[in-house]
Amino acid sequence: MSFLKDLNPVQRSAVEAANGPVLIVAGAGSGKTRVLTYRIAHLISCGVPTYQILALTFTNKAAEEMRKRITTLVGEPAKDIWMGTFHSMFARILRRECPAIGYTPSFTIYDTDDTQNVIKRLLERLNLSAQQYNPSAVRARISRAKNQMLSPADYARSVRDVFDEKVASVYAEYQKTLQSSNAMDFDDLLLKPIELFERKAEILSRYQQRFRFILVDEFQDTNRAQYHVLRQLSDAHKNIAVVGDDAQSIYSFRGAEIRNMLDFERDYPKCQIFRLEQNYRSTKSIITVADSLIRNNAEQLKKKLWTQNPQGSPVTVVRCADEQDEGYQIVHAVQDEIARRKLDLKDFAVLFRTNAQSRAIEDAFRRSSIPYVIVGGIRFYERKEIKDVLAYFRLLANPADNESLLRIINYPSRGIGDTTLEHLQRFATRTGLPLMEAMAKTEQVEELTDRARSALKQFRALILKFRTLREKMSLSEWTRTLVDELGILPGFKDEGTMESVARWENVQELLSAISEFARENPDAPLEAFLENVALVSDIDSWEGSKNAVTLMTLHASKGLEFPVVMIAGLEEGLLPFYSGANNGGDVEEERRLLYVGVTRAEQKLYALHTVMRYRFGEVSYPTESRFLAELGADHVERMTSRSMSRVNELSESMQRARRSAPARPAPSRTSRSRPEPGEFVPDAMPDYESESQEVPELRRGVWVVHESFGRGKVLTVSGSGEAQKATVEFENYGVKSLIVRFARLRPG
DNA sequence: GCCGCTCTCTTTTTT
DNA sequence: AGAGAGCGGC
Repeated sequence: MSFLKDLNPVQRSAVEAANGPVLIVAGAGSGKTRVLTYRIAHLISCGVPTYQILALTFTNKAAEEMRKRITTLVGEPAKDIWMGTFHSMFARILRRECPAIGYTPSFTIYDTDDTQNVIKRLLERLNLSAQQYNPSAVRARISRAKNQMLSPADYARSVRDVFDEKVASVYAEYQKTLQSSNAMDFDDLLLKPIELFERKAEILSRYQQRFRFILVDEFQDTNRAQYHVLRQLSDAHKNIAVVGDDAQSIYSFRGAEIRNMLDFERDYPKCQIFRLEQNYRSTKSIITVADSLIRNNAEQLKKKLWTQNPQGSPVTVVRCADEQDEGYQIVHAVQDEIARRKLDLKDFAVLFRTNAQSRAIEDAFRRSSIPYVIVGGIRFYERKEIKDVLAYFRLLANPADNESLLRIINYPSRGIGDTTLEHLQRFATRTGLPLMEAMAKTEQVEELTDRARSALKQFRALILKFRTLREKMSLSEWTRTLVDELGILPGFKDEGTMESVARWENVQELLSAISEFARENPDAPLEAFLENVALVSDIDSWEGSKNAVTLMTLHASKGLEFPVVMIAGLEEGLLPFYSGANNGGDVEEERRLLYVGVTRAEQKLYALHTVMRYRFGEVSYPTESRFLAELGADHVERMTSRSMSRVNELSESMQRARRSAPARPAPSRTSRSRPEPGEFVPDAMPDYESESQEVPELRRGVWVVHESFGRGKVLTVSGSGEAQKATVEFENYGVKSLIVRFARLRPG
């Protein structure tokens, strides 16, 4: 076991404590993954058969990564370890065991979108208006209840208001709908195993015997259901090792409970605790700043991160004019760092709070011809055209899947409209048949017209035909034939718009993905492909090796590291995030989120914020994030984008807009080692003296001059002050609608 | 049953 | 600002 010498003393003890419960409190960059992989390797070299090990990670990618590393330590056997996300591992168990709880192994996994459609339909059926009972809010409630292991009955008992009451009734119906559709949502993939193990002691005991050693990564982000099922599985041997960092818990919106880390000590009184506090990843500056930030959280486990790494350069905070400028400053900083150090594009990550922020940043990279990859956004398998095609496969795999059926019964158009469907659904509900079966008995549905009957019959015939064909063709041949028969592809091509061409390409890509899957897994059934599709995450398909800057959300960055990290949008309202309706969000969690981002950086960290940003289609003047001050001053240098001078011209109206907001904080002057030729200028006193533009009095008929559009005549003026808009007919550019404040019109 | 229009409402973050 | 849903007209 020579490999143990790669570890520091604490890491080594954590690896060697093979038996009994173990809690590893692992600070950011402290070698957590290393401990996990070495622990598994150690178990194997002690003679533990690989099939007795279950390792649960947060993403499939993390699992792959670990498997690779274990392979280099102990070789081939690493292949057989059950290692993956909670969701994929328990889906695997459920495929085998679900008949015991009334499912068939071809059950469908519903994603958030499917789930929401089901709820929307139920709301309609229960005569609840979609405005009052927002489907996504109802879905969130139900999901939260499930994460907390509340059954529909439990939930009904706990209702506090009318809304809850209605949600309770939807929840009950929702579970029935899923069950009868032979479908499970993401939450069920955790709850159904619990139910299974509770109801079938012999099955539980089989899995307890099998998984004698359980390891859990990112334990701080497990929810109650996950913890519960872990307890069930580890109950016989209590060989369970969990690794986590309470300071990096960022998924409470998904039901994660930091409390699990505290409860672990209580539930496993004899557990050994190890604290990994030495950081191997980041410079002293970054660690200091991170610590200074996270200290502002009241709730946290005791631990102190330290490092022997060099001091490194200070964290750079950049004030930008607006989001375009922010993108530009990021690009500039990338170029600057590359010129200064030996770095590739793949060494850079740009992180942000919301996916919507990526747009302006992408624009900047595109304009500068710097390759970038973006993780997240709309997942490939969530695109409409992909979901449409997949729905056929899903229905073919699971004939009870009403959700998929409803999605495609009139796609492509077959003349089966709402009225027809309503009749059919009513009949199906009355008789308790899946829609697929109900369609075989259309003659019993009197309300249907002959035309509707025959359309339904044809649809059913199509599905039955392909079910038969499945045995005669390879998976890839079969899927291609089906897509051809649907005849949707020529339509995409003919339309000729950019979007439709993209759709065409996406469907082709789906077919290729299926072919590739079939090649790699020759005997795998269609269901296996569909399960993959449902459970892959964005980060899973990210290849860090590509030479490009990586753009992603702070959430997606968990567990990764980059030499240079840039975090955009450090503004009140964005980070910490809060929206009008739902303010007073959890600031501590937002702080942890930033902490995660900060601790991704190895050598250099940038934090950017703007003084003007479009949000919800409206101009806003955010104040800088409170977190910036919390980084402390000792390892922070402040910069201001040169474009800010442009903004200063607007200072008058800005001051008005921000009259309730505090004045800009005093900039700390920090000079750099060498003067920057580029866009960064040390923060100077803002140029308040510069006279504001001479603003012409605007009214209909007045002639004005615009910087780029030239001379024009005012047609209309609406609003006043901040929001004043004008339409102007320019001599050479036609009619334009302008926001007066930005248009900088001069009298003409 | 289908098409195109206007209005609304959005958005955190994800398995 | 932009997408999606709901609504009215054909």
